[in-house]
Amino acid sequence: MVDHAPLELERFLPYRLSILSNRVSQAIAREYQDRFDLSMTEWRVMAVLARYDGHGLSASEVAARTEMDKVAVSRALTRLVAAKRVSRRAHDGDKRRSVLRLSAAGWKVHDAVAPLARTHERTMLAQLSADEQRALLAILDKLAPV
Amino acid sequence: MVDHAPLELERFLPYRLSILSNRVSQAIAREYQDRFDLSMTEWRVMAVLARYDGHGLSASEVAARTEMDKVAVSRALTRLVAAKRVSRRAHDGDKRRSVLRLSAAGWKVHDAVAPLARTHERTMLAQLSADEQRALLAILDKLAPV
DNA sequence: CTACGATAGTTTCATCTGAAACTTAATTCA
DNA sequence: TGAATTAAGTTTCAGATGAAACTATCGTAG
Repeated sequence: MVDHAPLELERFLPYRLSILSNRVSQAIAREYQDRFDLSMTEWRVMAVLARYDGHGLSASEVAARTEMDKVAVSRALTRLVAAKRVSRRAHDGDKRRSVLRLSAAGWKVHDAVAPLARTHERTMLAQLSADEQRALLAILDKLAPV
Repeated sequence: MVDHAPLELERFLPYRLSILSNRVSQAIAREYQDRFDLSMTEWRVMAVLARYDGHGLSASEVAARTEMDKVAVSRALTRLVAAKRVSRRAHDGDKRRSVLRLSAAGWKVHDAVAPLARTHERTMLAQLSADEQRALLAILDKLAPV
């Protein structure tokens, strides 16, 4: 009889990673999606704009820093600008570029969502020992450097 | 001035997990998508059918074990059955249930893809120290038990 | 200067996805 | 029994996604 050596999906690392990642992301997303009418891509764009506040990032800089493609960013920005959560003006020297900034309303949403996200992260980390927490950070640095 | 405490996306655990998970899954998927005309959901269905070979799983059992929803499984099965990689017959006692099994062609694909997947897993683990490897497994058991 | 290639961003299109509605079959309980 | 629920699976519909084509602007080599 042939030995087919089937893959044990439930012990297969890439599979387990994707389960974990989906569960964690969705747990957080559920908290703000309905409450703030904010998709995950929109939230990521806002988080990056918040982090680089004052720099007036362009759409492609946002795409680079979120690791999302430019189409996704463009669409997220369309909604965010329509909702007046982000202001968009043209770059002085380069009319192709946009200059993006969180508006006051955008900051308000950010300041409400950021603590939610942080709480989730803490809850997650609290399930691990101190050693495991350290290891997790080291592992992420090695496998998916920023 | 207000302290907005922006989220540092690049150090935010759920975000980094999703980056890692996407990179890993896509790296593997690229290898078999074109080569075998096989989507990731289809591959996962095949992997589960392989693992529980002889049990004659139903579609909802597949859905439960892959953590995919029944719609996704239904569609993957439609394609897999059309490609004669999976056989589907009705359950004896319960005509609602299907009884699913990999065909010979299905096994052939499985036996070609499984080693690819395993190689990727090993390559990934090889970047980590023995301690980190142990920690990663422990972390996954705690955060996303199967 | 101008013609060409590169870059920023949007639109289109074809596919993927998941919630809800639907179909058929089995089970429960009055 | 047989009416009402529940379960398995498919279809529908509406939104998300990403590759490729497109528009507009910029930089640069001739």
